[in-house]
Amino acid sequence: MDDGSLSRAFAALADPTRRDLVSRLTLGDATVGELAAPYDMSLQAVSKHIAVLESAGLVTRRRDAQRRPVHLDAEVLGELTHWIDRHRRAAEARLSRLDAVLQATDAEGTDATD
Amino acid sequence: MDDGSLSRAFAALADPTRRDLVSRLTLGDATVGELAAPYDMSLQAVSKHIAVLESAGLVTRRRDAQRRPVHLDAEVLGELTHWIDRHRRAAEARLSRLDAVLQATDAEGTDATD
DNA sequence: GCCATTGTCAACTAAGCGGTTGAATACGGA
DNA sequence: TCCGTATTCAACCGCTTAGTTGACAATGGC
Repeated sequence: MDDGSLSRAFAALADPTRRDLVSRLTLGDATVGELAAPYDMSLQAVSKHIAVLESAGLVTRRRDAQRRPVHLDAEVLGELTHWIDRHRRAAEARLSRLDAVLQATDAEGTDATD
Repeated sequence: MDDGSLSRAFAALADPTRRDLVSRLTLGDATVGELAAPYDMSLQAVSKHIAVLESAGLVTRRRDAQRRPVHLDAEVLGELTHWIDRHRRAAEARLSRLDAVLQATDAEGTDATD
């Protein structure tokens, strides 16, 4: 996964409407019309949102007559989790090492007060 | 965690420079100057990037004389992982239920063809 | 073949973002 | 107290983005 793809995926999820689309797509595939219905927004706008999700690799579309059912593809979500979790763990690991050092320093201080 | 905060966090990580800042901050706190050094970009631009990370709750700053050391705060990263993983698992769970249904249908078909 | 349905394309607008430069601010050191 | 260092504030520029409306394309039912 290259840098640009990571950027597109994060950017795609930065929009509340697109996050809601993703949420609803976990319940099953849906057409553009179905997806657009709940929002106070033109069909074209929702179509664009779906295009953004698609170019981020988060959804795919097949063709079914006039309909273009949208399908959530979970793989990129996994890659995002991986990136974030790697950094979270690194940060927390460093923090606990720092705690250990501070405790050691305290112990020394108790032994030989400078 | 409200919707806007989630949006800000995702948007913050959508920029490669800011992701790199986060990466480097897992190694330890750093000043704005130190953080800015590697990039072919003005100090002010980096200062703005840090402000974005801060308003997303990803970093905090303390004051140390003229310096403003930046500290990575892992908590929001955890909240992001939580959101993403919840949806990824939902999508995959639905997929495996679907597989089960399809296999059941296949079995029926093998038993009594149409 | 025609038409209704479904969705995309194109052009436009308003707002936001990432970057710049120049000036101002907040400190500690001599 | 003045100076240098570290950082932010302010104004600006070009590009992207989220939304709009109107026209066009694809497809199946009658």
